[in-house]
Amino acid sequence: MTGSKSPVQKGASLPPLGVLGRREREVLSVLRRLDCATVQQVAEQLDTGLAYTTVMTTLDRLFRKGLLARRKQNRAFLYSLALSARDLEEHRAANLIHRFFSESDAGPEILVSCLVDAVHHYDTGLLDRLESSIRTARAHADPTSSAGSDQTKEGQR
Amino acid sequence: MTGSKSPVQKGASLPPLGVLGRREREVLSVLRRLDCATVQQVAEQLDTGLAYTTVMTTLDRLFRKGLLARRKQNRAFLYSLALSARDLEEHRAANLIHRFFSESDAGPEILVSCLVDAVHHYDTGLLDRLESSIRTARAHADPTSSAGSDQTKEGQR
DNA sequence: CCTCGCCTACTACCAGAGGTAGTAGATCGT
DNA sequence: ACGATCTACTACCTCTGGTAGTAGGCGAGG
Repeated sequence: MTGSKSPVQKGASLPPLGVLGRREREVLSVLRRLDCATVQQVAEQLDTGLAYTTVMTTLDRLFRKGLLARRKQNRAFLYSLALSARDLEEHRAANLIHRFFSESDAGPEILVSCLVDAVHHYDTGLLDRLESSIRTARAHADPTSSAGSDQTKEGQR
Repeated sequence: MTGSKSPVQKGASLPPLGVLGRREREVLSVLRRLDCATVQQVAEQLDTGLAYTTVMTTLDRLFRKGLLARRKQNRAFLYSLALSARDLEEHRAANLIHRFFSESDAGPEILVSCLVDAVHHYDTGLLDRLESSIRTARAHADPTSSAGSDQTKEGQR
């Protein structure tokens, strides 16, 4: 009985996680910088004048959602990220993509196209990164057909 | 004063539209098939036993969000999509991408990579479409440099 | 003309999520 | 034992979406 409430089982697929709230994201961000922190420390890092209990509640909620891990250190809990930044983003992305594709009547071509447009509008330069990511992903998935890539720019990351 | 409440101005950038609810999506879907329909018709199309007023409320909310247009036909309103399916998906995508990139500390490379992974996991075949969409987008944006793609076009940010 | 039925507008109630915070009780150091 | 500190529980508010009742407008038929 190490844990107290019902944190998501490690390894299990986290709950849907629609979208995190502003505070939750801030807290996550602090934890990302501090790596490990008590409620105290988190509270002072985000120097909003939030009540100690408010920060605690937020941390607790994130913990219950499986996004944070905690261990006791004397009286206090030491919170830390349950997922690496990378994993977290992967999870967010998976969620978003799933929603995007499943909550629609439109066909995949349309959706993919809209997605690319959106990325393009958001930041033109991202298209290149997007493209190399695709090559990388393809390479990982099927190393044999070493990408029809006209270039050997297997870089990044 | 043709409209009654405060429908979003046509052409204006629609409200954030976090995510639509299940019913809202269903209604949208019906409208997409019917092109144009009264509350009645929508209600019978989604043959859930929903109360007339429930359907009406949902249509009204979508109207206020700027996703539907309406015009009077005798007593009843005729609802229709304010956006083409394409535009709607574009809007959803823009929203999604914006959230994804702005609500995070991670760098663009990571995020893009996660996005691609997510798409890949969702449906492996989508990667190809994604790639061609990128080429298309690039071609649109910069017709001169036809899909050569290698060039050092390290953009902003 | 007046009533009936259909349609809209308004209002309400519920649940879930997130932001915020107070209170009670456990616990540790002195 | 006392006081400081920390957690757990609870509560309240707001917003959004699902669901629906009620009042009032208005056209059609008796």
